[in-house]
Amino acid sequence: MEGRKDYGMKHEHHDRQLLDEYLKLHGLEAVFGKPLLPHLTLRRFEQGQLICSQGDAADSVYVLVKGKVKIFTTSEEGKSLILSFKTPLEVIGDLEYVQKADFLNTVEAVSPVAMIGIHHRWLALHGDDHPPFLRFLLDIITKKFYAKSNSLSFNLMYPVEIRLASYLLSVSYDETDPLFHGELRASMLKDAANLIGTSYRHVNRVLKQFAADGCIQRSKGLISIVDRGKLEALASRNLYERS
Amino acid sequence: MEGRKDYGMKHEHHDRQLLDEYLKLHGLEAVFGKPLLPHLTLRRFEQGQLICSQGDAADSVYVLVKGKVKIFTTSEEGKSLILSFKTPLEVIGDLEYVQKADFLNTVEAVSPVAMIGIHHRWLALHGDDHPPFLRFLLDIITKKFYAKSNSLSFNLMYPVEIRLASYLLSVSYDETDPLFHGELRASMLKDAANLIGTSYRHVNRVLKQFAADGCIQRSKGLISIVDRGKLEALASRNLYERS
DNA sequence: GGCTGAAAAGGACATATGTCCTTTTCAAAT
DNA sequence: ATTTGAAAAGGACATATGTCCTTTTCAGCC
Repeated sequence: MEGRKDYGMKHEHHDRQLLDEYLKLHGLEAVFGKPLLPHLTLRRFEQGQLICSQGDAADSVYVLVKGKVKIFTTSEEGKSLILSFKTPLEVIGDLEYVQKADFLNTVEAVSPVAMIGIHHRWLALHGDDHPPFLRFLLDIITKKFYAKSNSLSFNLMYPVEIRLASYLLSVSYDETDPLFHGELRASMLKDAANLIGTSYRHVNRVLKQFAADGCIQRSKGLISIVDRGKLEALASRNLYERS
Repeated sequence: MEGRKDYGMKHEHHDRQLLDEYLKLHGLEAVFGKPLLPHLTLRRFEQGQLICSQGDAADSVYVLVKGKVKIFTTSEEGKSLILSFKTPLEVIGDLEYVQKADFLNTVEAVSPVAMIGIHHRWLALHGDDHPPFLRFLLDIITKKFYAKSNSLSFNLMYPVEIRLASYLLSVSYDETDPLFHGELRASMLKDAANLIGTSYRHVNRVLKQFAADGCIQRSKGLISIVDRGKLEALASRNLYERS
């Protein structure tokens, strides 16, 4: 995997300690089981680094334990579509492990990120007959499926206006995002457009309408929600919540 | 579960035999394991019957072993969206079992259908610690996820014209469909529209254009593909294949 | 053959969205 | 304060798609 930072010897001990803390924090020791624990490694990524790229051969499963990542796919024509943002606890490369397939999507760190990596080799040896690990995967993957299923239906059945309203509501509640404090930076609008599968131009158009309706207010590249109720009336279902 | 047919005693023996045949055919004995086998039941549904309905409490997992089912979802406003057609081997209610959740979608038999049903009670008792069963679920669910993921990206990134071309190609190869012989009955166009998430009107519009381009030909309510190559050029990726 | 009701196809118009390009804003440098 | 380049917003137009309603087709019946 490109982009892995090469820490010196003196850091390895510290990383091992940190890793153990993350394991404890998320109750993962039982999930992996004794035989797997020695094969877990802590990996860090800086903002902007790629954790994996669409089409790459997958050889490890990653558990996101700190930070925030963006998952997106790129079509053959080069159009990219953001599928979701993820925060701990989340797993990357789980589907690819089960299916022995290349990475389906690209994952990029949008903040400093820490992940626990486990090589397929060890999972096959000590995980495939360890029900807690299998159940963990099942739980994670079914949740992903639900999110994707919602996303599909929602995107296919509702116009951009409603999807954008839903997006604004979700993101305005996202306390985990250090970049955000009740307002949305306009620089994120391109991501928003990609996330709901439309053009930046159209997002702007709809936002202008929201502003005219008194739902939001724009100034100095910031978007603040003025009338939450009106937005909620539009987006009765809140899709992007933790998807 | 509504719609289950009440077979008399004399049928039960025959059903048990059939069930065993299906198990063998799909190599499912090892998946379920000895303790589960006595709790499997064979259920049949006639064309048009519902196997389960969106929002119903799920108490069983079903394995589709014969026939074809249609999976769709209905929005609060009553708009319905077909998610996929499934043929054996497929599992219904797997996600719901893992998450202990109500049925997410409605499943309807579109041909005479046979399914193996297992009550959650027995799965929890004899399946959750049985790695072959867990791995079976993982395999099925990850495949579903891939299909849905493709579907989402495809629908969000491409216009109806391309999706419809892709659909026509898929369905014209579907040998398992007894209703189909190289031509598409127009009565299925409404389903097609729902499947690709657009209106019947628009499907007609695009089909007319396909006909003008010489890709297809329409007569007496039948659609036949004239120039497969042209359609394939449109739909470089064939989405609906076995999704 | 002509009638008739339901299914299928199409017309007309409105809305949603994409693309391309221009104008505006804004922060940083001068 | 002025300049300036990049980011943000908006204008204009074309295309995609939805909705509603009308026309056409067709199988079954008289």
